[in-house]
Amino acid sequence: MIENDIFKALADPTRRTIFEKLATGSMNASGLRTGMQISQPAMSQHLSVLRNAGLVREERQGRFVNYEVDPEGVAHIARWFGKYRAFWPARIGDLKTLLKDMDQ
Amino acid sequence: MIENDIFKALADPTRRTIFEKLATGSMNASGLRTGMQISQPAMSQHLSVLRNAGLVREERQGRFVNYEVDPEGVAHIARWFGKYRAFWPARIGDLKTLLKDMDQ
DNA sequence: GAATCGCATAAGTGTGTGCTTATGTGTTGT
DNA sequence: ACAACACATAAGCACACACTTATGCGATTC
Repeated sequence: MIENDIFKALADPTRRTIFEKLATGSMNASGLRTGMQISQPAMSQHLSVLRNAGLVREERQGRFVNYEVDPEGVAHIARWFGKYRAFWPARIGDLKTLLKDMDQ
Repeated sequence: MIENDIFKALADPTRRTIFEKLATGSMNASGLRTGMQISQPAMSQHLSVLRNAGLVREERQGRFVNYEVDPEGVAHIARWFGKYRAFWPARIGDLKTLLKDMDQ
């Protein structure tokens, strides 16, 4: 079940940080490591988990591997999250306020 | 960090099932167990995790404890998820299509 | 007030997870 | 061709996690 993979992937704070970094722009594995105090194998393993969950996708470029957020995974979360629309704060009535609320 | 508690709580499929059940209406712990093949202590422990994550809240009623989805936790997910708005599928442009897409 | 009920907590156990070190694989540069 | 590089994979280990059985605790029932 891919939904399970997604939530298990996001359950780790390091992986959420990686995902957040990729949300600001695509990067290769070394680029992701800078400023993160994480070993190369650990990063590789985390990226593997995120990739299998469909949250991230790769693109080989020579000896580099460029990673970016996979909108497919994001869409999957959106679908799951939509099931609980009934419990969204009442003031979230239209997209503008929804987005503003999500921003902060 | 409450965000970590939320994702760790949702990483377990049994807890997601419980959360989903509560989304259809508040219930006590015994009611949640029906049709789920889970021991009473296990259910109690899962509810404890969901409660600490802010996804669920309880309300004592005599010797029963009624559980319901906590909109606070749902709002928290909405805020996190909003950070990745840039990667939502392009066709999701307004609330109507967003909600329709989330529905299925 | 004693038994029962609904639920929580304690303690123990097997399994999963995230890290480490070591090594493999494919690519680039000289 | 050989070295250096970017990354993946393997194996081992410490710890977290979800379950079990046993017990505790407060509220109801008789």
